Amino acid sequence: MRGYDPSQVEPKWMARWEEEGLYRASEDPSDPRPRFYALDMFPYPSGDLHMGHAEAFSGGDAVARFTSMRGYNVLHPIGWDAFGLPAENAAIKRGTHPKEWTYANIEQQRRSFARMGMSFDWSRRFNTCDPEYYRWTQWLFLKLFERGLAYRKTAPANWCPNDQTVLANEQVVNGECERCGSAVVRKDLTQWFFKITDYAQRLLDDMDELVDWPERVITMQRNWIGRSEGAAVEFEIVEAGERVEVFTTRPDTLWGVTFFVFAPEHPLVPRLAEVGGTRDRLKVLLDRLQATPLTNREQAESRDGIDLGVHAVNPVNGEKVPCFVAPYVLMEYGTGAIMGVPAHDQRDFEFANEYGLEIRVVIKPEGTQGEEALAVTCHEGSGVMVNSGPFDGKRSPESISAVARWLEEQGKGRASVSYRLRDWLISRQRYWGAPIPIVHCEEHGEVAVPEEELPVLLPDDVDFRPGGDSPLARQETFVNVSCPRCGRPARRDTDTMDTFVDSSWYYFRYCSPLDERRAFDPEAVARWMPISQYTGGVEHAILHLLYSRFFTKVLHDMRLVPFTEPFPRLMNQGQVIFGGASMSKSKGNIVEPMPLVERWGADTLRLTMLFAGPFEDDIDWKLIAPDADRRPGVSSWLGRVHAVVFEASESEAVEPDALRRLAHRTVRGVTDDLERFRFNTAISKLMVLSNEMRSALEAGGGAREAAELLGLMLAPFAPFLAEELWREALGRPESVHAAAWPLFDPGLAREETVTLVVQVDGKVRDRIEVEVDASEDRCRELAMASGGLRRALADRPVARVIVRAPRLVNVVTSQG
RNA sequence: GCGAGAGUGGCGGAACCAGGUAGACGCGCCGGACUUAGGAUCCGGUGCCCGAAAGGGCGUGGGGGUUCGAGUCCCCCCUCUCGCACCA
Repeated sequence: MRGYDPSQVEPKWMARWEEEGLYRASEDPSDPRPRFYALDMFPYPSGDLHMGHAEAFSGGDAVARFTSMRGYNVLHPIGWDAFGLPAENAAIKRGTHPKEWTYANIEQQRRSFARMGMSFDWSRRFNTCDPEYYRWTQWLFLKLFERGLAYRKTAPANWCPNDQTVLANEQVVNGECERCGSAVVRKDLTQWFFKITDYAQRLLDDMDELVDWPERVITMQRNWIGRSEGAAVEFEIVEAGERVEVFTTRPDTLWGVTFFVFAPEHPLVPRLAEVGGTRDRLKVLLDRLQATPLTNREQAESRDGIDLGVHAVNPVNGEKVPCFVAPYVLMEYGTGAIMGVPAHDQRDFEFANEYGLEIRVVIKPEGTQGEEALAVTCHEGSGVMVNSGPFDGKRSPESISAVARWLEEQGKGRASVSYRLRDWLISRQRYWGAPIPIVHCEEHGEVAVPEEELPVLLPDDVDFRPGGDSPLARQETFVNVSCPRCGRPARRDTDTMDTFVDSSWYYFRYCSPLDERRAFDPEAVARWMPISQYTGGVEHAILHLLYSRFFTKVLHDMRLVPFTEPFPRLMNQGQVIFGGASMSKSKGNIVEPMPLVERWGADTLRLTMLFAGPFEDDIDWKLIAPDADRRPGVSSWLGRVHAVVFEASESEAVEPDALRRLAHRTVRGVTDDLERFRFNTAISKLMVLSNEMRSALEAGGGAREAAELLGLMLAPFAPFLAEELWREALGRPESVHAAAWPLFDPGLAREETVTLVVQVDGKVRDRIEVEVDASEDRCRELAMASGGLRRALADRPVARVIVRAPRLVNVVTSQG
């Protein structure tokens, strides 16, 4: 590498920027600049920064720098999402403490970010595992508890009998524990939940406010919430005298009910088996399910079940149908019980075939007699209602709402809505997390820890290895407390919170990170939020983004924040993969970003990421960087930019008009590209400009104006070189990152001539340079006289001439 | 199965929004220059086919359509990626 040496230049500016406090957001009320909150999803400190961070933060930083240069007061904070299982697992493996491992990684990542030249406001930085932070996570828990949005219930969970711990669904791979490989079983545990289902409808409705989210993320959230409209219908269980409600999206098929099914966990099931004399059969089924992990069971497509020996009465026709228990009915959705309509539901159809149940057609497909096709399949589509009492002859599915209204009039049911979304299970029987601030008193039950006693500190000296219950339960001094209400001996809750709780509100904290009296200052939040631009990976499309939206709505209801959506604008960067697959240790295909920074410089790494393709597309490192030893193309370009700008700054020669015009057009184009995060095309435009500057200098001209514009426009992408050029080559005293983004001169940016394309029957036959304001007549004249056209036309007669001045003339010879 | 998105040179990609020069910019490759050497730097070439050249033909996954004109719009099909996956 000759000439420009990033290993000398980059550390120099890194130190200067820190001295000058260049990237502090201003809280000065007299600061007239509009505010802009640029947020990147904060990192998890599982080691040094990886390629995904390099990609995401290169884009986020470009946005922050561009916006700042355009005159905004930019808040661009950083922190760490630092609680969680990986820290514990790593600590167990290495024999260190999770805290030690976590803080060491944070420090490593902090240094790497600084080395990459990220324009963070470091003064606002915090970690979610700091007591000063999780104190307020606990406070938020208490607020939800007060509002009835945090509650405990017993629910089945995935349990690894070897590791003696609960596993998240993601940690169960093919029914086995991802760590030890033993078969996972179900275990009923009492867990804390957040009642996100209360907000299901608002989470859907407020999607209108997500003005700039990727469509696929919206769709994923909508599907995840899974709103279904239909009807709730009551069936009576004859032998037990119980009434049971079902939810159905197809009340129009009610007359086709031939059986009734309960989920195995349905609370009524044990009693019904008692009444029906089928306890033993039920026990066999439940025992088998107990040995099956939840995730596996959900994937199983068996139509297993048992006959309960009791009957349900169909309210629309008074018929008695047999009741079953079958695992294909889920307790978590609807009411945990369904009506079986085998003629018009695939699963019910399969179940009926398994148990020889009647299949009764009530929707006749158009143009058929109905019955014959049903030997092999069911009919879920449209048709005419038959055997359906008052609705015979009506069309389905158009009559669904009419049936729902009729049910309501008859007192047999009502229109109803059901959601797929379930409440958020937030308790973890693990050590490295924020303790749940609750005390269990024999007399008073669940008692909130008084706010002034927060934080409930996570004790350091705990045997944190997993083993049955929560590790905190083994720490007597932690567990044994007195009840805040009555003072008698009580036990602290020993679960910790899911890390997604920590990350659901961190962006509020950045607005007033040092506040010791509150989670955040509502006035500061009102000033800075909602977030102007949020950047992060699509892997958070559901969990983090949905939870954060939920938290924001709760805070809104508490009148602490004036808005209901935290991130109206969201940008998803693509993943960095290798050879078509994600980078992972087990595949041994991890490429680390920091060694590349050491070798070629931070600017080169950033440009490599941003120039590789559209920001939202995946980058396959194997394809864009085939030879690790070779100098990357963008690095060579930076070297040429360095040389050409220094030469231009020293040249007294007159700058050619053509170059000046190109420079102004480039300002227009790059500005436009940056507004839409089209970093790759913006960079290509800068390359064209630098190439033309070189040509101008070779031809004996100057390039001073172009050099200044190039230096400014380079700042968001290659902040180090841009600074070197601005201060050292162009002799500016202030940082380029405090300079104003250039404006283009519209007169100069306008093209003077364009290429007029001459076509015959749509095929290009000639090209002519014409003035940009050439008239239709002039274009036609020039085109008709052109050599290429006459050659191609020969003697053929002209049928028509299409003129689109000043770009195109198409001569048509054949009759269309 | 349902939902979403994407198929353009040897490769990453551009031509967006608004139908009008397909392949910008870069990588790689080929040739040359400077060099003891280069993984350094600089210059030229590079979609495919025919042709010495001029020039011509073909070309955006496949097929059809609309149009003077289609990578772009419409219909059908194929392939790939991602998400959800017994949601009643």
